[in-house]
Amino acid sequence: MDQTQDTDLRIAHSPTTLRELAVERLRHAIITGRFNGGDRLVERTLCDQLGVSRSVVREAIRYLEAEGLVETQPRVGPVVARLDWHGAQQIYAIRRLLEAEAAAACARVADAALKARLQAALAVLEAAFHDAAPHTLYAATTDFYRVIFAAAGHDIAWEVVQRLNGRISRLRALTLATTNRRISGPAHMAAICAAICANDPAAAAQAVRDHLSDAATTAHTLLQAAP
Amino acid sequence: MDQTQDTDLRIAHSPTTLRELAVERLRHAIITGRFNGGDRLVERTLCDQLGVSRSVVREAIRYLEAEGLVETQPRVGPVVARLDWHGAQQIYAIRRLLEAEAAAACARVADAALKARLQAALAVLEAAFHDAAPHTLYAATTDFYRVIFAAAGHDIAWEVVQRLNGRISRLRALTLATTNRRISGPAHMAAICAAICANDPAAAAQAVRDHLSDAATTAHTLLQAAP
DNA sequence: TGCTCTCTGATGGTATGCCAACATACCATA
DNA sequence: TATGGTATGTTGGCATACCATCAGAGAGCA
Repeated sequence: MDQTQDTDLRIAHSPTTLRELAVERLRHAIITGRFNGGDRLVERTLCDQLGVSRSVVREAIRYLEAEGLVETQPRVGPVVARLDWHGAQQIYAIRRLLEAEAAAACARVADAALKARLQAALAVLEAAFHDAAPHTLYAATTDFYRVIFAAAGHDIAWEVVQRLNGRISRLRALTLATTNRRISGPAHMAAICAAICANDPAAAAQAVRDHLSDAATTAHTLLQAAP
Repeated sequence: MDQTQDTDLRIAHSPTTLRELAVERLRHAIITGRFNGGDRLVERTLCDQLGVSRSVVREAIRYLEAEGLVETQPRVGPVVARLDWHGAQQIYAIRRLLEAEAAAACARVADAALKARLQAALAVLEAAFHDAAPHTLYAATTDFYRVIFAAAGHDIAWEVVQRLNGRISRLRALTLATTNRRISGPAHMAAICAAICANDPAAAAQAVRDHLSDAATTAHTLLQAAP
């Protein structure tokens, strides 16, 4: 075979399997609210929608099931997991613990380079707060925290938080869109950033706790309004 | 229709699927160390060993993959995840946070019935400490904490802790077997129980932190000795 | 002898087929 | 008309078939 005809010498191997793509798509569809809690995930329908076979769909569903995004009910099949306030509250509490700890650890080790990255992330975040697209804000918030967790070296905690966030994604989208969150949100983030840049672990942890308490409160009111 | 009869008449279906059984078996095999970190999980071999088809095995592997017990390497296939000290340390840190919080919450709400259950669990635990079988001790420790998390209403945190415990299961088995842990372990547990029974959240949280710091230290020395 | 090339077995990825359980609609009969 | 039986469709659980890829063995040649 003459490889020189290729666009590049590098073999365009895409080691991404259909399964991984299916997991991504389904997860995205769930956390963006395209599927609602309680919706059945009929395998053959998903096969048509995704254009893959049932094996792929089923394995993807197993993965999401272990992630907590999907529940498989006996004799019914896979269903999008629904979240009540009790669960959401717990998730906010866990995030409070993990994110406060990460912020504190980050503040302890923050050097100039990290502070620059954090401030850059904050700038993106503040721009996103003024932007209208909710998805941008969501991504920017995630990126901001990603920097913090990465700097703290808490990758497993980040993994846990990410997974939990998937479960309350709709709530997050709602809270991020709320007006007073759009006002207090940047202030909280700036406080977190400032505390880390001042290498003040206690203040950083407290700022994170404030942020999440606020988010949880907003989520609660929203969930009460529209269960 | 007479609804009052429903609970009695309802047929107790046990819709245990082969997949669930396979997940159980594989998880057990991994956390008990029958498969070691880095071992390949050849699908067809597992089919023979479990007596099921590849569909079942693969879906079970997907589930365990999302749990973090198995990693799928490109062009290699599923491999038992291995854990380094960095990861183990993080897991102990997360457990410290979540378990301390749960113990504190438990201490806040503990009533007589709960205290009785907790003391019963502690008694089993202390018996297990003198017993030789490591598996008994493992289960008793789990049960003790289960009571705490259940009482605190932290079921999602429990889920997180359980999952993380799966990853460090071999370490846990090692630490539980260590001599000085067999001595200090019951003392820690008794302290936790006492603090909860005294409805002293701060003391309960501190006792848990002591317990886990001790466990982490033991794990560290063991991991250094035999990586 | 050593190197390269090819072939083949092993193995994961994907698709498809079969079956049982359940729900629904339709029909027959008292 | 009400009721019970039956046919049919839907759907998930499970098994199997096929294919691409990769590693290693073995043949052939310098």
